[in-house]
Amino acid sequence: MNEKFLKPYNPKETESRIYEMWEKSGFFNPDNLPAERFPLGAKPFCLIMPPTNANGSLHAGHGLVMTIEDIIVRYKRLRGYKTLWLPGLDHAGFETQVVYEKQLEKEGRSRFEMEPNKLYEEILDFTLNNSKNIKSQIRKMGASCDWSREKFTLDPEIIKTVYGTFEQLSKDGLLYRGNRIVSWCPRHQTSFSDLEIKDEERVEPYYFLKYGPFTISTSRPETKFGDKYVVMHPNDKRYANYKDGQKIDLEWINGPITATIVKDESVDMEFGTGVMTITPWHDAIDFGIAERHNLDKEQIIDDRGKLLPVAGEFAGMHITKARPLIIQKLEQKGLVEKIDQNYKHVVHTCYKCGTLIEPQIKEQWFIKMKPLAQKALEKIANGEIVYIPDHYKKITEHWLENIMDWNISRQIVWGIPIPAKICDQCGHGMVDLNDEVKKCQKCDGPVHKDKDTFDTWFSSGQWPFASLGYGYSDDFKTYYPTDVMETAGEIIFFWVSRMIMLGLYRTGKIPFKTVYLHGLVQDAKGRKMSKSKGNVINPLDLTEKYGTDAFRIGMVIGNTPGTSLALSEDKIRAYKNFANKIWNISRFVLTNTEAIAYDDKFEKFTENDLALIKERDDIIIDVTKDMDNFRFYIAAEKLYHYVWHTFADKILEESKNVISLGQSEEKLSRQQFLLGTLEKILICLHPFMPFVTEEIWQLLGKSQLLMIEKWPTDGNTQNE
RNA sequence: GCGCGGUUAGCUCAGUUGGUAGAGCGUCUCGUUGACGUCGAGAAGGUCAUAGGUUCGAACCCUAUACCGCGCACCA
Repeated sequence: MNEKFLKPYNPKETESRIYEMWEKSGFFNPDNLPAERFPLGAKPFCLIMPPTNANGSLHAGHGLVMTIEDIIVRYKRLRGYKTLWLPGLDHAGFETQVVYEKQLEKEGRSRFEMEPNKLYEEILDFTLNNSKNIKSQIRKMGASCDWSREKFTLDPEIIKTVYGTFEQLSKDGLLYRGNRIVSWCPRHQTSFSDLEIKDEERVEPYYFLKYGPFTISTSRPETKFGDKYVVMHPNDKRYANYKDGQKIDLEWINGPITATIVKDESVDMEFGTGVMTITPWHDAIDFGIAERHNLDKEQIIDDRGKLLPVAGEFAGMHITKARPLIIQKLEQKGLVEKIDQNYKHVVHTCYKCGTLIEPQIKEQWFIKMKPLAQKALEKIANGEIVYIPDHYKKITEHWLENIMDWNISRQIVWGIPIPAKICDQCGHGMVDLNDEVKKCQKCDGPVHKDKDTFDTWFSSGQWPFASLGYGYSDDFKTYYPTDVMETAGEIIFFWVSRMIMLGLYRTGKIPFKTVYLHGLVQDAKGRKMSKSKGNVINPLDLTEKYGTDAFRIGMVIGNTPGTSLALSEDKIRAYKNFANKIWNISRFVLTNTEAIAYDDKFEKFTENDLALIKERDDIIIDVTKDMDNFRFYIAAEKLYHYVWHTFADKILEESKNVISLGQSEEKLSRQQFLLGTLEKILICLHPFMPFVTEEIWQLLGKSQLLMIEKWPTDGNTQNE
């Protein structure tokens, strides 16, 4: 027996050595899997790693991703699939730019004072530097992904694919450049899609203002300078005397104005006085009304949140400062009827910085989503995509049924540039992949390059087919549609649903057959981890202390898909003990079988041992079912239980007597059983605890890596 | 307002098609010098949120209710 077994299992000494051995073997790359084990025609299995944000280091959520995906992938490899796990890194557009901006701030710099190209270069440097770090951390988690196929979202061939989709959307009439109201963050100076907005409930004063003969109400008096349309429901009897289009002179904030009556059915007669004035430039509903009635739209607030000249004496003032002053003035003029101090309402904020979103009218690129959503809905309803857990299917369907057009323009430098020209004269936008458009196709005016970049989700939404080399690589033919997409339930709309739509649109096929969604990783008390709370758990601290295997199985056991997971150090510590238990079990089996050689064809088992074999194989069959159905939490627990409380506590204890006192036949039967069972245990546990199992496997003197062994139910089992 | 979850042992959570409630951690008792103290044997601890219903039988299916969480939403 190897003298290593005389000491407790030492993950630190083992893990990097084992990982290196795997990597050198080349078996992470399915093309290199040995033909005798993975014969020609072996079924492919593919899982694309969600491209990791390259803007920081691995957090607990990544730890869970790498664990679950590696479990899936190792299991499939053991089952004889030609298994590809394709790793990738994400430039993560806005997310990364925000991280980098914080760094700039610390250095007393600002992105707004920098040359765009210079900023881009700096962020690229930053990202590439970080990505080295990230990749080594992914390796530490034991991820058996094919590094030779690694992709980055800014790789030229990825960008080419993304551009191709952009062009095709334009040709198919699904892309338009619209002067539309968008959600604008005054701090980050970019627009967003509807998903980057966070609703927040606030209690604020609510003002009732006299507007000529009417009373209107608002929580945002600072937007009201330009309000010259007063809107009411056509059926509202209270205002039957007022006709559509009628003009009324009245005294307003900065003096007399002429207002126009507009009748529109979108007004809720029950709400307030049933009368409202509109600010089409800064409010989505108002924008809609103005569009329907062809009304003037005037900008009141600039991109930074400051009032424009229309605000008269308040021009140049930031809206937050201006609001109380405006109210003061209105009160002096006797235009304030009353103020409700406890008005509870919902405001839109930037999901990243919490700044109040200021709707603005902007020229942006939009994708018409309804047709894309319709196709996705059909496939989902057919059951062609399986959701785990199931209820995400309903959530997705609900979202797809109510989908809005997608604004894919971002006013940030860190991203894929939008390949388009914009007319200086008429604002017309033209897709231009090869820099061929020199003048406006509408008015012959001069053109300039669109300065915006794509929403990062527009490119990552194409990841499954883009990363597999759609249009130019055999990988696409072999592995697409991919088998499983494993990611966070949080990004079901952002990413998963868009991948389905864009995948279907571009390739005609769904991008994956199964979506497995995990929940949030929280701290031991079930609170969200955040730097400000100081409760962030670094997965690498835990793997360092307890070993990666302990971390992995501890992350999985008791964690059902879709529900959040409370990560506690105690739990991980407990599974460190388990790793050591396996180690000691192996030592026991080896010391008690030194005189014999394992015979996988052995048949002369005692009746007692046959019963043990039945028990063991039943559990393995059970575990196999659980693995096939993505119930890793339960498979791991069953194995844990069998290994510790059946195999170790009962069988090994009993074997002490059998081996020291038993007849030679009885003894041999037991020894063969122990060796056979140890092997099967190691194989079954390997997806969960790859390092310790591989290390023991090697110490058993096996010629082949455990990583590419055969799963016990696929043959090669004792007494089959 | 609409939608989706959750409510099971002190804590964190399992419970696959309905068949006398489970795990880990924690607590308590006892044991153990050769596989392992990173141990073993055992114990305490739950009217499975509430109320109805279906059923021979419900933590599980149905209907309400309460509370908690999350998502979506253009009430000025």
